[in-house]
Amino acid sequence: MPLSIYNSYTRKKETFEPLTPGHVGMYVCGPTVSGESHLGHARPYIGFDVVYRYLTYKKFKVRYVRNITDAGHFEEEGREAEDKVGKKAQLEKLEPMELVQKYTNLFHWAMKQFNCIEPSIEPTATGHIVEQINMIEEIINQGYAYVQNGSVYFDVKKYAATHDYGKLSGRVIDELINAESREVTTRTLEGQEEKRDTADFALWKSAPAEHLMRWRSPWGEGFPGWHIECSAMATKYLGASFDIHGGGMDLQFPHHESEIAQSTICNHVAPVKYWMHNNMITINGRKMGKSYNNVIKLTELFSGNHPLLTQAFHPMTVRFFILQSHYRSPLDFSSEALTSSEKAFKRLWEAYEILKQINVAQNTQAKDVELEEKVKNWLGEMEVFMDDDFSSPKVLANMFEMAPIINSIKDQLIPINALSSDTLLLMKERFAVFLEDIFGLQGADGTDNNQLKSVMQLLIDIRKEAKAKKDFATSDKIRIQLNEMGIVLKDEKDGNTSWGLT
RNA sequence: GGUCCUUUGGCCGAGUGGCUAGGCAAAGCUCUGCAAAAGCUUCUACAGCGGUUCGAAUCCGCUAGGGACCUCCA
Repeated sequence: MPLSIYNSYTRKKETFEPLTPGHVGMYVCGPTVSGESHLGHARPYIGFDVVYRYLTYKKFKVRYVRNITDAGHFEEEGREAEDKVGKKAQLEKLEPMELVQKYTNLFHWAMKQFNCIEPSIEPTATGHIVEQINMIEEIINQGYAYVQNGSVYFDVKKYAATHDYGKLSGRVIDELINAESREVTTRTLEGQEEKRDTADFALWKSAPAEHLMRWRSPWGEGFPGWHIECSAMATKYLGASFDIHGGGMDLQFPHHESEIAQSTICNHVAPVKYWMHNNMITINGRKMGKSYNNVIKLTELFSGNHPLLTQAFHPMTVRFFILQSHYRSPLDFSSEALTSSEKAFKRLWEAYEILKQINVAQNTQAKDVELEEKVKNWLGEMEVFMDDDFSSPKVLANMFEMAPIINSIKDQLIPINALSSDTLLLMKERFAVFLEDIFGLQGADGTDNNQLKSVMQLLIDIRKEAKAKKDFATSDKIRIQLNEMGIVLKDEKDGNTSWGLT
């Protein structure tokens, strides 16, 4: 089955064919480590983690590059026109690199919580100033950039005359060039008068005296523009042309559009074959973002310490929540929706745990041919759905179809020989591969502690003895007190008792 | 002002021409010392209006609501 990917550039689903057979180069825009990551940031990192995992499952050798933006994008046309990292460092009385380190560590911690696989290369912007300067020089040599008061700007008008600037983001170039319509925003933009045209963007920015982060360049001391780092690092590690570039939809313009322009001029070839963009996480229908003042930081999410949260949420709940919707659909956050995901995930994971325990006989035929066919169909569809632009929600839906069957086999409501041994084995294999390897999910509770297991078995045995003697006061005491500690006991049909954390 | 997207049952969320998505919640039943869990069953929606079609949630048009981008943004 071939994999098809929705390409934002062509706005179509396309069959995925890597530039080099068997190998995939993938670049994903990483975090700006000038602050804490929030729930919105989790979506691309989890989403592309699944893409990475799935490509690996499909036997591709993937080089996955995700940058760390630690130089801080200066606010190109912002009111303060100040380096974000430098600015906050002064407020917090920290060295800029100290701040960068702090938030990089925090980001890595969050990724670990989400069980995201580390990228193959995680380059930093500050570590690639030379590459960025070289690239800018090349663009100047090609005649597509100009120097103005120690800053360098990309000449969009000239580029657009022969290239498709605006195609990725659906911009109309005439509206960007000499954009009178911008006056609608009535914003006075600093540095604007330096540019030849409003559509031009900075490749290098001259640093004012108070700017902490600064590097020497052929044009004086300054810092790199917002878009150039991705172009420079992607080119260095993935080549002039690579397969997949991912990021949030909100980066299409101007970031990715400008990346295309820079790289195309420098390398004389379109940089990316498949552009992938994830949709936003919204909160009450509105994009989660700093400017809307509606962010929920990951640390707040995991601790429940936020007015919009009724409880803390496990990272795996969040991961599952994100996987339950398609990456190109907007996903609306609410505490209620997450609680619902938490329960759903728990149920699915418990079914998976049960499935793992089922002993499968050798070479048996299916007694229930109809059920056998249904299950085989659900199992077969899972890869088909993932091949269709990573439709994780549909895969999960199929798994939920099978959860009652697994539970029924355990409770002997469905005899184990209803399904053939081959299908049972396939089911075990598919669940393990999809849940763990591809979706990167893990059990969300801490029950895999051997000492705890032993203690629990002891309590269960004592309770069983009490029940046998109809000493329900004792048996209920054990159950109730454990419940207060967050441990739930479940009496089963066969007289056994299982337990889990609430 | 421009460009584009979106509107699905109590809630979340799949779904681009015909077949039950799924989850959560709710109700009933089964099992059970009780409870929980589990299983079974019920709730069958597609903003409004018009059009195309044998047939539309799905295509087209209009209307209304919501949103994104055009500025840092995942």
